[in-house]
Amino acid sequence: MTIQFLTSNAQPIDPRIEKLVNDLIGRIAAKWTMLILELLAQRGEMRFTQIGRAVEGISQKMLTQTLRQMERDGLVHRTVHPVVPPKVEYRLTDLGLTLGEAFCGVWTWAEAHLERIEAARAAFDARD
Amino acid sequence: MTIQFLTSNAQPIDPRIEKLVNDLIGRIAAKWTMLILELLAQRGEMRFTQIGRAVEGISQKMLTQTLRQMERDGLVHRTVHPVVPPKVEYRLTDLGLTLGEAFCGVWTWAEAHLERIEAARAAFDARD
DNA sequence: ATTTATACTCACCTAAAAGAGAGTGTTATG
DNA sequence: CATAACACTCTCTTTTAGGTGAGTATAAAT
Repeated sequence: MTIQFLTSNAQPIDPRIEKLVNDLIGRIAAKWTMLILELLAQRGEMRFTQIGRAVEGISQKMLTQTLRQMERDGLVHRTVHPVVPPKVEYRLTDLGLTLGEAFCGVWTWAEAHLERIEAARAAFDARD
Repeated sequence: MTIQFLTSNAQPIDPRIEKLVNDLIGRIAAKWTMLILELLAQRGEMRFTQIGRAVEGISQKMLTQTLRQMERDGLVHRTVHPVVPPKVEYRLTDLGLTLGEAFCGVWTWAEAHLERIEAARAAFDARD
């Protein structure tokens, strides 16, 4: 998912910035990223399989993929303990934590307005 | 995009609520929804083609689809003026406005942390 | 000797999302 | 008479996301 930034007002925006905002927003808005962010914000440091069990329905592939992207973006920190069987721990970086906080508003909004939305939908579907 | 809510703690959640939160978060986190929300929050009432021009890269199909979903969820209000050529105006409802505000935190975060992320990526890609 | 656990990767496949492009009805305008 | 504007809809094709199931290395436990 890539987001195209709006060039609403005539001022040209640095296309580098534009591109970064686009795919950044796309990334954080992604399904699994949000859930993992939430989870790590609540629980602190966790291991790979632990996260996999907590985020219901995620496949190993998506878990790895999402964690890698988050690591690359500096949202999570990955610690590998060179033991056998392997032990890898993930935790949010400062950056990740602040993003979690920013997103918190959206989650709260969603929870708070569930009923109004349900009502709006029912009303909409009942029209005609 | 559908979101699977985490049933992390053992307490069973009403599956109705669960489902609604899931697809609600999925919906609002969606690419075009966020962009249109932003746009209407800034500019107020706008016509179909105006929005289409402002949200660069959106297809007519996606524009219609996204606006319809937002209307159904009670986020935007749609006013049809029965004239020819047709005139349809869209504006955020109160609900839409509050969501815009909640999302504002995320946009602000993205803008504020662009550089750190760019740096994190560069560092990550340079490893090995 | 076999199984188990961990944290993955890889190749293949399907389903869903999104894009492209044409078509529609009506009126004003050149 | 042809074209343009508006707000769409419809169909077709491409792209992307994501699922599935297998495989890997190593050591400890059974």
